[in-house]
Amino acid sequence: MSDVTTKVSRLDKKEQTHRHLIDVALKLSSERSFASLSLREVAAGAGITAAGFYRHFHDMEELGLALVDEVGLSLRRLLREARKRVSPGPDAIKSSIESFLEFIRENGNLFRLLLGERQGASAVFRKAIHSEMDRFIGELAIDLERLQQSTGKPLRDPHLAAEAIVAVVFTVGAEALDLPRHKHVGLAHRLSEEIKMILRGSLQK
Amino acid sequence: MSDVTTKVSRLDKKEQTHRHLIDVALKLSSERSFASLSLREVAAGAGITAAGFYRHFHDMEELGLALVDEVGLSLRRLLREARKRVSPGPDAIKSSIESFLEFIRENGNLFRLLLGERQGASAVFRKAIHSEMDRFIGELAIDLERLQQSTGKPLRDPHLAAEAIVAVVFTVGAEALDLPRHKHVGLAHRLSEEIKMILRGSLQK
DNA sequence: ACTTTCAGTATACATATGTTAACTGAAATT
DNA sequence: AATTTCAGTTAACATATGTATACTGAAAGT
Repeated sequence: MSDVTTKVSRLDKKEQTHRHLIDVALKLSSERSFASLSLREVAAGAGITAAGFYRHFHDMEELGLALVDEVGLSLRRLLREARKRVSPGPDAIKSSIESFLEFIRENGNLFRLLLGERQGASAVFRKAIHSEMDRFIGELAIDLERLQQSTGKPLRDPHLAAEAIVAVVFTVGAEALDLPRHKHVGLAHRLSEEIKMILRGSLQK
Repeated sequence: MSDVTTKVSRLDKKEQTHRHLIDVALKLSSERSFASLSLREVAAGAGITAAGFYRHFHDMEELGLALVDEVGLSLRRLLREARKRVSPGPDAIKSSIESFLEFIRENGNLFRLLLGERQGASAVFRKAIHSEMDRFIGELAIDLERLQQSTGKPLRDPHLAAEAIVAVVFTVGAEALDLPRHKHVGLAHRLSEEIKMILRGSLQK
């Protein structure tokens, strides 16, 4: 196993370049809009010729949808991570924000794609991303509902609150992408205040 | 003045095609991302040749910045309109939302550009749009402060509330772009609830 | 051992792109 | 009336693009 020339089956090899294509497209689309990427440059980036591209995707749009899937996966991963380290208590918000910012730092490219293509080129993209976000909002709403039960303070409309929170969180996330890490502390504070504001306002009086 | 062949000076003519270029770019960039537009097709759309384009803009990026200016102008126009028809009272929110949705309907292309390019291609764009939005948030914060004075209910942090409100409003606005007009009523309701939630939560207890 | 499969190449194509240089003709200036 | 200015054209260029066709060679199947 510790051989230098590890053997690869043909399928492994294909899967490998497949990933390579996705990764290259991801990297490039974080610098320019996905719509402006050319099939040839993505192929070249992955070390194959243009014609070879067709062995993997029929289209640039098909590649794009693969990227959107990737986005969905990572959003679910984000939720899972956030839930795992939530210490039930008043720090839940703070810890969730920390998870989110860390996610942004590690998956910056994916997040950029999500934001950029949420409304962009094709309606297909928009719809796909939209449904990923709806799922995300729905999951968050469930969490809020659980939170409300454990604290005994019921919310008027968890789903509405979740929508507002996601809007705020993603807006701040977009800003974080353009800022050096040391400024994320300030963002986190601001975000925390805004979320608390929303939750306060959604408490049943 | 009611002549059919109204005379146009050379400068008038130039200004005319200048606008034409901007309008065409606006229209095209609402269907695809601005970064994917080509100089030639914009020129063709405006009825001139590619070489003629250079009499107006040195670059596609320069055209892009003109579009961003346009966005800024229309945001200020939106605020002015909204303020004009705000009936001081509890309907302030509802009437503002109406203004906003109407703005979206009439300036859909500009709004699409704003959203799409907020994070997209060049950092230049992002920065320009960002500063336009900051101005907008600042103005809204002032309005909220006025509102708080007239109602006697002070807000903790008007600027923070303004940020959250804009995040929510623009998110819903993005959805409105993809929905037929008759569904805007539902969006307006949802938006109204979310804004009230934020304002409630930002009241000093 | 042979044959088949197929990821990737080589090559060629028509078309679109940004940019340049030399021009045209009508409006503006003198 | 003669001259200048300049928005827009024509033409040409080097380069990038998507796509099709025939190919190569090594892995997989027989």
